[in-house]
Amino acid sequence: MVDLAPMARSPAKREERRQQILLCARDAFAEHGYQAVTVDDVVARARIARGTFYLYFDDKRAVLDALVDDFLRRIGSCIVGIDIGHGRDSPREQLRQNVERITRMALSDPAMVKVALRDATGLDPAFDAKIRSFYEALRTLIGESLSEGQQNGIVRAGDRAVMVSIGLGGLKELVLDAVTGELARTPEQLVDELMRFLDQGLLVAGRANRVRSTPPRA
Amino acid sequence: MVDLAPMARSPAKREERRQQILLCARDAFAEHGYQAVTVDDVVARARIARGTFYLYFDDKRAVLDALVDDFLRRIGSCIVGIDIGHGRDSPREQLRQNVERITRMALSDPAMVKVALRDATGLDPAFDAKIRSFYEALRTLIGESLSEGQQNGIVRAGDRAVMVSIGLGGLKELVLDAVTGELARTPEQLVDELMRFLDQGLLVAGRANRVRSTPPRA
Amino acid sequence: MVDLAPMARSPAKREERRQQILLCARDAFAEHGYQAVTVDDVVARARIARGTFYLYFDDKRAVLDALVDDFLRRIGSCIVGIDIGHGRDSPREQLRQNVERITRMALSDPAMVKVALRDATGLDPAFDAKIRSFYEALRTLIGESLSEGQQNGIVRAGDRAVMVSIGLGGLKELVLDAVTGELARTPEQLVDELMRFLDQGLLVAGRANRVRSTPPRA
Amino acid sequence: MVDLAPMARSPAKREERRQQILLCARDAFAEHGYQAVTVDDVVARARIARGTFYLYFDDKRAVLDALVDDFLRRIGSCIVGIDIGHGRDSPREQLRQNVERITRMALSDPAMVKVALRDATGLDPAFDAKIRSFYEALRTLIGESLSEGQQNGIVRAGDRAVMVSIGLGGLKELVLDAVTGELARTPEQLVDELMRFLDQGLLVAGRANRVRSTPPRA
DNA sequence: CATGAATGAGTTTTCATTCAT
DNA sequence: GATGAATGAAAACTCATTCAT
Repeated sequence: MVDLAPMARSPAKREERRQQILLCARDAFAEHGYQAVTVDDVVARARIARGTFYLYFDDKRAVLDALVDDFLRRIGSCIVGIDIGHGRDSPREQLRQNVERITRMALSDPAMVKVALRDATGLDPAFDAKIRSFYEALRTLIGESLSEGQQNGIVRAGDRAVMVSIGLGGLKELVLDAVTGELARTPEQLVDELMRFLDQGLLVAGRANRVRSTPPRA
Repeated sequence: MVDLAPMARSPAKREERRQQILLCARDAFAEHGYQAVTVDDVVARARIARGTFYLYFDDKRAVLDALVDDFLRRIGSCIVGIDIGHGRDSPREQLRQNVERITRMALSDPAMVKVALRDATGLDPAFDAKIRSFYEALRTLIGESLSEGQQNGIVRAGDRAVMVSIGLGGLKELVLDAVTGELARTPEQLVDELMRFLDQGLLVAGRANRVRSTPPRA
Repeated sequence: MVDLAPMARSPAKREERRQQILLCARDAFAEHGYQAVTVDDVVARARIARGTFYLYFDDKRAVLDALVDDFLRRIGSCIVGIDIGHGRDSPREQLRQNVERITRMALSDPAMVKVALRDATGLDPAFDAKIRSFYEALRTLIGESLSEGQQNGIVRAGDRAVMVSIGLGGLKELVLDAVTGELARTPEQLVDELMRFLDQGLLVAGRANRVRSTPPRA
Repeated sequence: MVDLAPMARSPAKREERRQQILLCARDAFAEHGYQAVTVDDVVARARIARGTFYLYFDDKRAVLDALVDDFLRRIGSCIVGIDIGHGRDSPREQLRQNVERITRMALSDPAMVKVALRDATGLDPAFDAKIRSFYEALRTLIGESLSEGQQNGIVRAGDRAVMVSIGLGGLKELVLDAVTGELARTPEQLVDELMRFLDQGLLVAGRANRVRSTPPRA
């Protein structure tokens, strides 16, 4: 088993080292915030020399870039467009599965959730644009799903953009709180409660609370 | 090129200048983010000398402190505990009014919303603790209201802490999106939609959404 | 005599400080070479803080820029176009005066000569371009003078561009050697010898040495 | 992407690789200047690994050392002491041949001329000393030749050290200009013009130009 | 021998904060 | 009080050099 490849001391060793740096940086960012973390902090955690860091990343920002890019990609891969062909799960069930995948993924990487939801903003215009563009795409996707859902009578009438903001904000806060330890719950519990929110809201539809912003069907 | 800033000789003048600095800092923070803004940026906006800044604030952080403290106080003053004595508005209406006051206040100071919701985190432990403590108090207050509401049958059963996270996150995102221009709506529209969310959730409670795999169309 | 100017703590103090830094930098450059000198070296010489340096110059290069710009300007101001109107000194005398002015100026600032002739090259394309452009202008000016001189029978026939190179190189080396102490001479001596070179070359026009690379006039 | 550089197993191979590095370094230095060139640049050009470089040279400076040493040796070997035995070419012709050999050699290696005349100065005291010592030896040699020439009536009277500076400077500039493309001439042209300069200077010995800076002997 | 990943000393540069005027 | 020049600690980043494979 002679390795005949003339170069590349170790083809995967490099990727391993890169991951090591990424994880150390992620943890440092999660703990102290991106801005407060110096390259020195990262290399100290990774037990490498300062120069080594720059062999793998152009600068501190590049690490955050890589971390966030990867996280957004993972989030994106949790999202599956809702398909109403027959033989499929119900749209609500498909929605629940999306929420569950996202929640499980997020809770499986708490540090990264902190970094992505707390630090990845206000750093510089280019970076902000990336995040913003991800959210824009996400909002559009959800908005379209809501639109379809409204046509199919699955989603109630209402201002879709606002619905998206509330739903997205609710999910983000839920996940962030779960991750920062302020809300110790299993993914199932979080998802169930969120679905209940989507199903029923918070308030009981008693006479005292009822509001008729949309006229009754019949 | 002559500095037009008036001398501050009287107590009132002093307060006036302090406000001038606060507003300039707030706008700079909102525009570029706290970290990216230098004291130079602030004093340039305020048309004062660098040293003058330190006559009014201990350091750069103190400005953010003052801004956020004031903002949290204003938010706090929007929140009125729900009172179920008879002759009062319904609990739901009192809740709606709370939400409306917060929303109006927030939209009346968009720059500060950006600062408070984007920048005021991950700066340093002390500051984070302040924010965290505010949220904690808020969560407790809301949680107690929910508890009472549940006892009175006004709020549906459910995991209150999770409800708080979702509701708070939804409101925060809603306000932030409104303020960043991604969601151009009047306060009324925002509040109405949010209340609808609380009333009904998002999904229609029809047979089609029920957790049953493939429901027949007709 | 009240100073009513509202700002500018001291209008000329700043320029004084700037000069202080320039001179210290010049001496450091002359002594160790531009590349070997760090900003720290300069501020140590100038007895100022590191940050102060950057209040006056964008970076190390800007100091060299300023030094060389000034030097080239001073050199340029030594050069007066040769005027053959009657009542004027002879062209040769005017040439001699040019050479003398340049030589005196150069010897009056030995450190700067070293910097300009040794260090101000190979630093970066932009800087090189500046130097090159100065020389180009100088070469053109001298070339035109030679052309005119040839037409007037004051300058012998020959390849003017080559003449310029030799003359310029000779003067540069002469001045540099004088300044580095390898050639302790008064300006008068240097100028006289240079003029003799221009008048007669180096070799004695004996039969043994004569060469007829260009056929005799008649 | 496969490294094509051949293994160096024999003494001859080793020397070959050494030369390869030297030439690549020379070209890099000529193009960007010694200081601006990194060891990386050199090894990239030479298609070798970073470590390999240090198998052939102690450090970056050693490469420049070797290049300059070789160049100075080659220059030195162009210079043949002037011999006035009869049956030999005239001293002037011998001088011309010296100049021609130097010029041809220089033009045959333009990159090295740039390196030697632009970069090999101001690097560090030790290196400067080497260059200085070469020039010193050269100046002494030429000075002695001039002295002899003056005794033999071949060289005009004058301050020999100054003559050397001017002559050397003229030749250096001439060659450098030729090599940087600012003076596209054949070696013959350059040599002829330089000899004319030595023969006659620049100025025509007419009444209009004559100057009596030193009173006639008698 | 050859390799190239790793090292860390050395520089540049920024910017919050101080203080003499 | 107001000013803005001066400060220097703190970071980012480079690159010549080493060394395990």
